[in-house]
Amino acid sequence: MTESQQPGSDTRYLREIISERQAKADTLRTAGVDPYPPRTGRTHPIGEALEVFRAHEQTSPEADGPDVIVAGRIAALRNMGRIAFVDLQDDTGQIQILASKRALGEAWKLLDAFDLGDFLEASGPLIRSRRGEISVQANAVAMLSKALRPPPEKYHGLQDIETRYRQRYLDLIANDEAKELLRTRSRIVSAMRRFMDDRGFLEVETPVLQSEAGGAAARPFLTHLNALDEPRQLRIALELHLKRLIVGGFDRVYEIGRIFRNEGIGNRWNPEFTMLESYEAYADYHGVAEMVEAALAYIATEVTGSMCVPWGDGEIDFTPPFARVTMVDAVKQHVGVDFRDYPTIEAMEGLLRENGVAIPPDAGWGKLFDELVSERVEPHLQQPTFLLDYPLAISPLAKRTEYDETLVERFELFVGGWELANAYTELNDPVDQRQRFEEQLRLKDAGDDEAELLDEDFIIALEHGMPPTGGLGMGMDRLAMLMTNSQSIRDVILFPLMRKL
RNA sequence: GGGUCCUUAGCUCAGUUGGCCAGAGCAGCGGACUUUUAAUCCGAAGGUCCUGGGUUCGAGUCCCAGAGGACCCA
Repeated sequence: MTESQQPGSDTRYLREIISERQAKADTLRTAGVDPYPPRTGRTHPIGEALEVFRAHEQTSPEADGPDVIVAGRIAALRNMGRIAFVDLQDDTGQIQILASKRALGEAWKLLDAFDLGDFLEASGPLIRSRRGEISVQANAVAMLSKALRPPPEKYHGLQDIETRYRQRYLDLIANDEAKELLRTRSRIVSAMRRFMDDRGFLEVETPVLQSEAGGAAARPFLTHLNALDEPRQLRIALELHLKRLIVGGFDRVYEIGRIFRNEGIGNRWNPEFTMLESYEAYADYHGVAEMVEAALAYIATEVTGSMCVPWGDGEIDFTPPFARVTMVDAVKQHVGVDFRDYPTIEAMEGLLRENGVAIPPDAGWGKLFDELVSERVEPHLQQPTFLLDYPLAISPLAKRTEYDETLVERFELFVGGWELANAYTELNDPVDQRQRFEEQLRLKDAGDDEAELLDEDFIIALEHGMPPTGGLGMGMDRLAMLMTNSQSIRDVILFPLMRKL
């Protein structure tokens, strides 16, 4: 890491650079110019100005283009003594400013106060320079905002990975690819929202601060509510509140929200991440699977122009329908046994040992099974695959299958070997749900700190009646990784969690 | 939790088996230049070699500990 990342630890040389820039701001002030004026007279975003000139060239190629006022950050500055070229950037593009001593007169001197990274406004006609670059032939320039610190080097961009994450604004200034990637992430979330809206789903917001975070197997972050002097937890899932809304009669709801899990940090794990959950009354998990296929095909097409997106050395094909395989068959295929023949902790431990899978300490049957599937099944699921019908033991919120009471109507969608989505035919029998929670409490007492807590109000809601419902959860960060061929979740999160300096 | 690798100027990077005063490009500073676009040319600067110990006549380089980061494994 570098000194500049530690606030207040600038080296002497960097402080010199900063004071030189401050001196330039003072020079402007002395000349009666505010280096931080409140507004600009901009007439066109840069991209629009470029279009305006191209259109103008079609009709009257010989004449100068119309006058414009453009504004942006100085990306490059080439001063030739009596003429200078300034590259200005905004979010829509880059344009060259042609500033000459003759045209600017007295104002030419002000150019000395401009540095790379400053925001500048220029007004004048659009022209093509002798070398063919569309330019604004400035008859006036103005400072819009003086930058006191130098930008990263222009040619190589900002390479230091740590600085790119910690000071993302520098990454965005210096690296077009990073900006494009994070823009794409936004387009993915936006496409997902559009997809859900178009299907008649109502977007809602549910509480982040909860008495007891439920709806998933994860450790929560703990906080304190001063006003009531009560403990609170940050949500680990959206599930239980969205189902209350199904009880309330909103038949199609979804939420795209941040959830928090006080667990590992890694290439695919950030402690706070963005989850989509949706619930649809009168649907089951098969209907949800079809919706997921349609959503991913839509998003891939919207974002990349194709249902086949590059992934590593190959590609992922999101063309529906995706492969479907039951958990029973998948385990048979990759482990060679029917896992239902291993119903006890001891038997499952033996199966893990036989397959060379390390046995986690204090694990119940569910955790052992989960470990086996993570190690021996999931990595095989590279192309989009629905893994169907999970053991009831690891699915306390899902409805039992009609053909086997130890299994539930649940799928997880695997892509690239990772879990991307999780869905159930939701358990709507309040008595069964209470028993499932009670079983979770027994696991908790036995030492499983990820077991669910009994949410009494949620049970009461179910007792008021919930229609048959299909529910879905999907990790938006992982989706963004898959759609942008990113190897690290940090690349698709603007401000990933980093250790405190 | 374990292992491997990385950290040198504002930025991007060199730095030999341990050996003179730690280098370059960009940016910045002074100067030249009226069509450049990684502008060019001349000049002068700019360093807590991540931090702290140790070995040594001598450490950016070797050893130990720590910080931050990357990757792999559990």
